[in-house]
Amino acid sequence: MAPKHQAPRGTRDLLPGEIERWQWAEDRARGVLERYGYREIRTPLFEDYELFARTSGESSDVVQKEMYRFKDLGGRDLALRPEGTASVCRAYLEHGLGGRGRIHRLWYLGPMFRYGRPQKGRFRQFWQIGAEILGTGAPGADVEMIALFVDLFAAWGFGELAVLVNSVGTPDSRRAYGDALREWFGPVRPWLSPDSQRRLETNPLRVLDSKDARDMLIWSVGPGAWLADEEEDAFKLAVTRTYSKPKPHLLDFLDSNSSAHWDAVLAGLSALGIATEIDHGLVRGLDYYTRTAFEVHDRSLGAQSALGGGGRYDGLVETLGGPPTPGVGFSIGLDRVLLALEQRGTPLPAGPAAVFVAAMEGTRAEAAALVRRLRRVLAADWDMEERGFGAQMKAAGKSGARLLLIVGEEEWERGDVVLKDVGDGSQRPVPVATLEDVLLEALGTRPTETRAR
RNA sequence: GUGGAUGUAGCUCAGCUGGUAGAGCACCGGACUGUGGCUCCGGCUGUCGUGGGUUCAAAUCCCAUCAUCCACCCCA
Repeated sequence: MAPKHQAPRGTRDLLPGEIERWQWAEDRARGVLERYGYREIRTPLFEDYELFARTSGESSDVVQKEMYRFKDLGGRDLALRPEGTASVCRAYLEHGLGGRGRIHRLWYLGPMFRYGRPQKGRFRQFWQIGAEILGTGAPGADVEMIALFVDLFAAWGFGELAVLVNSVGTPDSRRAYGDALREWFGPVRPWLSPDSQRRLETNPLRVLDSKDARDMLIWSVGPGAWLADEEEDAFKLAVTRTYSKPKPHLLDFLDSNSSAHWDAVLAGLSALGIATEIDHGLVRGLDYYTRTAFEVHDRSLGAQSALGGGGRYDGLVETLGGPPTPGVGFSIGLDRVLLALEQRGTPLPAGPAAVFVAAMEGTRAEAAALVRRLRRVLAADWDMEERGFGAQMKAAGKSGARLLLIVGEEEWERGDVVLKDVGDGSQRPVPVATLEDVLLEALGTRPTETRAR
């Protein structure tokens, strides 16, 4: 058990038996996206390093420590893509899509790469499916995006997921909010966890979703509901002083346009009956987000519970040197979706051979030709090793085929073949001339879809 | 990048305080060269993750390294 090579850390092979789940999930998603009128776009797996550094933000974790950055033999500074939106916007500009109709609805599916320590639901190569609307800043675009987002999960069989939503406003309002948070946390600052004290400087909004017990106590519970009696008086006093000022919410710092946009998005969502939950602490990890932000989580995934998320990114295309072009989008981690489905015990179909053809000594050549003929219309299998009849029957049983064709010498002479139903063991002669019709009939309307596992 | 746990057959795992590997499942073959899934019989697979050290002797103890898992950071 020490092979010379194994898949690089954080990557994995998807083998037959598991891949069927992926194909199923991809097919379901494709169906929803097409009905929504989105069109697929495929972009390179690597791009100029600068593209990601610019758009995600130099200070973001993705850029600072998670990029697969490399120089090619021509000295180009490249990186494996850590996310999809930047590439889509680059392609949009490069091919002048803006000049071919104002609004573009696009979707993509493919592997992304981030260098991080692997854990449950986190890989260095992971798959995302995502969608973008470029060219309109209308609240209706945000609403459609979230509806599409929710409907994808519905198509995968997630029933009761609540979407977390927030507005992160503009970079200006976020800055103002950060200052307000620093001020508000001032009195309790020494009691915050070391991480949060650091975050208060670098990214104050992150303090709000700290998992430290005391941080959570300070932010979410407030005075009057102490964890335990042993809290020191100085701490209690500090918390009380902190709460003498109202707890700041990002939504209160929005400019009037962003605020109106937010109200319109909420109204649109409720008109569609989409269950949402406002999460004042919801901040996205990439710098390019503006206004609407949303996420979906699943507890069964452990610490890495985010299944997908997205938001509006009105300044991104301009950052890339293009004309002002608003956009909204999301991406969903397929690895996590599949993991969550598995943990919910969702059964999925597998598709082995529908018909197995067994030959006798004198009919091997005829049987081989028959299999090839049948394979034009349905899934057929045979024993390519020319083993004995008993072995062929065994192989047929294992193949999962629902029907068995026995090409016996005597029947073949008469132009027949024996059709056996694996389920009930019944068998009857069938004319070779009309075999396909009989088989399709016996298999039902969907010939290639067979037993579920 | 930080912390903890774990690496024995294809899979799940046993192997007590050191004496040089085992079970179940899976797989292959036979009983059953014109009828499979059941049953019975037989068989295969291991540099005990890798490298080094201690010892007469290491799967077992020590160190390093790689990998996996879980958590932190962060995110999908």
